[in-house]
Amino acid sequence: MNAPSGQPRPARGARQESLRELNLELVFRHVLAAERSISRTELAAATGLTRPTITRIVEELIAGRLVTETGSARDGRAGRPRVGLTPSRSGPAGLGLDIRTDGLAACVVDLQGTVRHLAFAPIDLEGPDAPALLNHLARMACEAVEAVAAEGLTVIAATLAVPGAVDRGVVRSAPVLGWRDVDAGALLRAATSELGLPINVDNEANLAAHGELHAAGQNQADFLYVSGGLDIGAGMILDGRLMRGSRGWSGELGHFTVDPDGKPCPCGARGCLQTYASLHAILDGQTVPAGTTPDAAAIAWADEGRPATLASIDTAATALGIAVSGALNLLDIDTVLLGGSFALLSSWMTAKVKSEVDQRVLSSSWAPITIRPATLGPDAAAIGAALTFIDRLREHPTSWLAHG
Amino acid sequence: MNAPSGQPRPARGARQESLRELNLELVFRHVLAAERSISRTELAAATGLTRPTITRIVEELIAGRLVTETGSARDGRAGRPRVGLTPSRSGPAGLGLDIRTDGLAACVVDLQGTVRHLAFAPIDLEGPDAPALLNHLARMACEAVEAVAAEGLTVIAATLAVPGAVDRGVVRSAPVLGWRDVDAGALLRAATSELGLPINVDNEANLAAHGELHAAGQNQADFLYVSGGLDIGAGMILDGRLMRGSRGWSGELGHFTVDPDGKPCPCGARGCLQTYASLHAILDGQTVPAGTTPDAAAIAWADEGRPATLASIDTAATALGIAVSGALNLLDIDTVLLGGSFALLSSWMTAKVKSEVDQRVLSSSWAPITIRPATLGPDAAAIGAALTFIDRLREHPTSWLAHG
DNA sequence: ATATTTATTTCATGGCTTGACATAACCTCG
DNA sequence: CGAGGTTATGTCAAGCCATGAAATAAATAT
Repeated sequence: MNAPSGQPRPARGARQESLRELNLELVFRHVLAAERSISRTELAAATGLTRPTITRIVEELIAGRLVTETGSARDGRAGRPRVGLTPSRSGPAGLGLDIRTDGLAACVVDLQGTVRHLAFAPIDLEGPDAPALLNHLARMACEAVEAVAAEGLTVIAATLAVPGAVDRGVVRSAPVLGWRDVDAGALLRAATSELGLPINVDNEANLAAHGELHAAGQNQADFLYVSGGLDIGAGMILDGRLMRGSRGWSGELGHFTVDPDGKPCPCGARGCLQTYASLHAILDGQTVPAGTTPDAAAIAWADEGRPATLASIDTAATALGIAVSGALNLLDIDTVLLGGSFALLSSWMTAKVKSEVDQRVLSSSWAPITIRPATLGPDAAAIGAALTFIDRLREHPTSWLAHG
Repeated sequence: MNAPSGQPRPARGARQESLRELNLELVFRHVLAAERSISRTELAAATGLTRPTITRIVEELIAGRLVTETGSARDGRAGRPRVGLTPSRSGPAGLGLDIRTDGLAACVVDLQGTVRHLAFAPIDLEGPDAPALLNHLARMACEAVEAVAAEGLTVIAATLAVPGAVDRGVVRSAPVLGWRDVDAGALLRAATSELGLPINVDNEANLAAHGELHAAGQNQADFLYVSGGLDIGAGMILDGRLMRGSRGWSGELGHFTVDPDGKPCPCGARGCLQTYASLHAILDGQTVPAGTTPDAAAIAWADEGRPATLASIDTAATALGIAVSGALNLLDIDTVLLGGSFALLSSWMTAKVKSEVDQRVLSSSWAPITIRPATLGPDAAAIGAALTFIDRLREHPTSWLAHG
């Protein structure tokens, strides 16, 4: 029932209308943060505003399709029943796009955070070049927008998840895709020009962490999300907010030094986490059966107890524990979510990771650390990408109200 | 000339008077952030507020001794000259206290960030216990408050810097002092009860980083400060703000794993940075001449080219480079400040640290990284501690105005 | 059916910013 | 040296927005 804090205060002066905007944002944030539907009176108590003000603001929010009345809920107590308010299920929505190792994904979520559309297209990354890939994604985006329009949803923003370092829409480096300085934002914007959507591009691990943040609710405001796969990335949630870094290149956990004199890494350094815990390292050169994904193969071999696989998973877990310990020591975080391949292999990895962390993180001796698999599965990044529209709306609901 | 952004928006509803507070804070922040003195009209342009509003707010700020007129500055142009406004040199001030390896320090800074008082008392840490040490500091605090009162300064808050992990005033663990769960905040508050000051306690590296942030000005909003000494700590400045971590235990760089199978560390793990780059490790068991500090000895030996010392400094620099690389990969930071002993030894360390970082940080191949010694010297933490009062005032100037 | 309780809306009041206007202080040019 | 131009700051009526009191609505309890 705590008020969601956050957001930088506007640097411009506050006028009379700013007051109105400020309070509208405040009320909207409370509606979004509420676990269940919330009444006008409860809003008044939570925000400290008076009932008349709340009434006026709620009227505006309903007119703008941001909030819906759920009808009077008779809770058995005496007196006029409260009229419940919830984020609208038929107002603005967000589109998330993801380029995965095994295919392309598109998904749409509404203001309640519910996934209303989810499409997946298997694809071989070796084949198409960047423009072809993004054109395919653009078609999926159009289909998604049409599909949810039938349910009364208006997609207002799209975010693309990419496995690599992204700088203001430009993919600086994505080894898995073989991309280098690809302006994915501009390409995708051109391919979806008919939709006229604002398009953001961000790192896959960052967006997956963002997705997990929404899934975990208010209670989990600080955690490290680690995404396993061909590449290893991390997303940091601190005080309920995603840490992107000043240029958006944060979370390169894959190139943490695990052993200064270890195996050489394509990046030029030695002993990077990547060389011990990427999916390549875990499969250790063994050929994956045709028609099987690398993930599935690793699980199958681990399940049947193949010694080489179990050994390489153990090495990976140890290396991951060392790298994660560094991050926890630095950031004062007490929860780690294992995502991507690490989530699938978590039953073989978690214990080892935890033992390394317990040994190497200074605060672990007086404050316990939790290591657990992520909850959203392979669609985490696409969902997290779609959800970014909520944050944008949370900070500037008036921009939507003006347009809509 | 950019508006300083930041601060969380209050979670309570905005009333009419909130508008007044909001704008007062905004104007005050602009005066603080201005490089030189700024006029009312410039403030109006910068904030977007109208001149009348600025006039009213400035009147209030001057009455509250937060801002002073510097007299009309004739700049040669036609028209009535601007009346310059600067943060007051005789209003509220902040007190910083520091427990160092070589003694105790107390300092007072004013709203302009100028150090107005600085006292140091050499002391042997082996001798006194925690209460005795804090009583000594309390006496220094009283002297400092009296000394600056003569100059018209009113100390409104004190912050204590401690070499260890601090949790809401309680020192959880400070190996250098031999402290464990010492409620330094309460003890110091009791010892300085006559002053009636709010007292904060924070980590030494965090506060030193904070001091360097003020010294560097607006241009350097993201950096990692690494403090060398008997212990190694780090402070992170991201987007112009100190990252304290949710519980205040961030920055434990000293227990970054440099070599998983390396030397055992008192913390229980193996191969911590501490075991390679602490002052103990650099001196490598050689006895320091009586009457000389360990720092001075290390410098002297390095200066005379003693091979053992140069070798251990080289090892320390390599280890430091590895640990710092991890932090930079994780946080997307491009500047590292070497502080404490590392600053004194920087001419022997910087090159080696930089070569490790250039090799191990992924983004270094397309965005250069700067490694340089810190500017404030041994008083960095005390100054940074004293400066925290400005941040508090920046966020809630009205609390002071109400009291004063 | 009436009283009680709780939720929401209506209306006059007051605080704050605004925009227009007035005043002050300096430079420049005849 | 004084009039005119230019720039900076102060003053005043008007409009917008939240407030508090009173009114209305819609349930439950007696």
